[in-house]
Amino acid sequence: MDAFYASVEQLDNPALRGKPVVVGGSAEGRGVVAAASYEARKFGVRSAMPMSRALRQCPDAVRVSPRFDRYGEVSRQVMAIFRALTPLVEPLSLDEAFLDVTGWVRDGAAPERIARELKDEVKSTTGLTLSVGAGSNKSIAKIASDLRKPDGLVVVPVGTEAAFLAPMPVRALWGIGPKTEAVLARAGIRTIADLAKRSEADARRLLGSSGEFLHAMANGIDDREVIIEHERKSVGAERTFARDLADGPELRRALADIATEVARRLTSSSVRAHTISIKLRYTNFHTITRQSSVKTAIDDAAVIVGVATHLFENVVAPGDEFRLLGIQCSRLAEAGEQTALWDQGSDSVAIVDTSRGDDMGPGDSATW
DNA sequence: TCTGGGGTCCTAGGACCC
DNA sequence: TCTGGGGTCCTAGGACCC
Repeated sequence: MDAFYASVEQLDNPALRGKPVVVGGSAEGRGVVAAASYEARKFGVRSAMPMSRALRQCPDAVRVSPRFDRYGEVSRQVMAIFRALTPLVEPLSLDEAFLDVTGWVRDGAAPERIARELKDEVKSTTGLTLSVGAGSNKSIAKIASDLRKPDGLVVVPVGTEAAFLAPMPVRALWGIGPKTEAVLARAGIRTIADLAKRSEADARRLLGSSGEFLHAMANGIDDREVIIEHERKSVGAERTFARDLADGPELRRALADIATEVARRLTSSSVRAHTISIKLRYTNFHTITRQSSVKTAIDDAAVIVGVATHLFENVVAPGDEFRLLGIQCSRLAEAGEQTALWDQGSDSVAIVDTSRGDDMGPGDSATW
């Protein structure tokens, strides 16, 4: 979907149409841009840019706070249109999905026509535009879809994959970010062709375990399937404060609020977690995480608060101030699968903390 | 200029077991 | 005098994506 969040806001509020719209948190709240309409992008406004900077660059922009529930609604509409075409739909986010239309192509449908009909259907149903990339594998389709935004349609004919990729910067490959780009640049690798020409062994040496895969991708080879269902691995929530917070009632309240939110999300997904981790970002942006595993999977806010508080108190030092606090839950288990411990009459949760030796060594435990 | 929030995956080191 | 090897699980940090 093109500039998805911003486009939904313009759809729902005609007064915003034709205007630069920026969706994201407020500048005072240290927000960043989640999405910018194309009118705003003309001013250089981009996703992930601090809102303060976005509004400086584009003073006429209208800032809108995100409404994720609404984006989810529209997303479900769009995904339903996709699924009417093929059940083989892999959503990547609210506004992006892979569709395996091999069956249609095998039956003689031209990729252009499939894409055109899809775009027309989404446009007439939701009023929104999207960009389609079509190719013989996921990497090609993904890169092609980014090429002619907005309202784009790019088809990469079978057999032309490597030539299509060759002149692009390595950064265009999925999984190559700024750090990896720099590593490759130091080795003289700047374009995808540069990477494709090197040996697989070189790629592995420079890129570690993902080297083999990236090398293949650079050569246009990618045999990943379209996966309909992904099992969720973690559930979390975090909050950046409008101003840095030292330990105190406000911070403790935030901890409880975040735990409550995480518990709500766990419950609504019918999962419980064996591992609870907290994330702390200091004033200087240095970020640490501390985690602790519990024997019996939990989804109760009060218990999560207990674990998180314990972890927090183990690291906080006098004078520390934080700009962000987060809680993540992982090692998820389905809520239905309750094992032994509860059944055997235990009514408490044991916390085994191996993160520090100070006051609790392995084998020690605390209960709530 | 001052840096969100939701995630996934990988690496490295240490504990622990046989 | 010199201190295994393989495997698994856990924790912390970091790169990356949308």
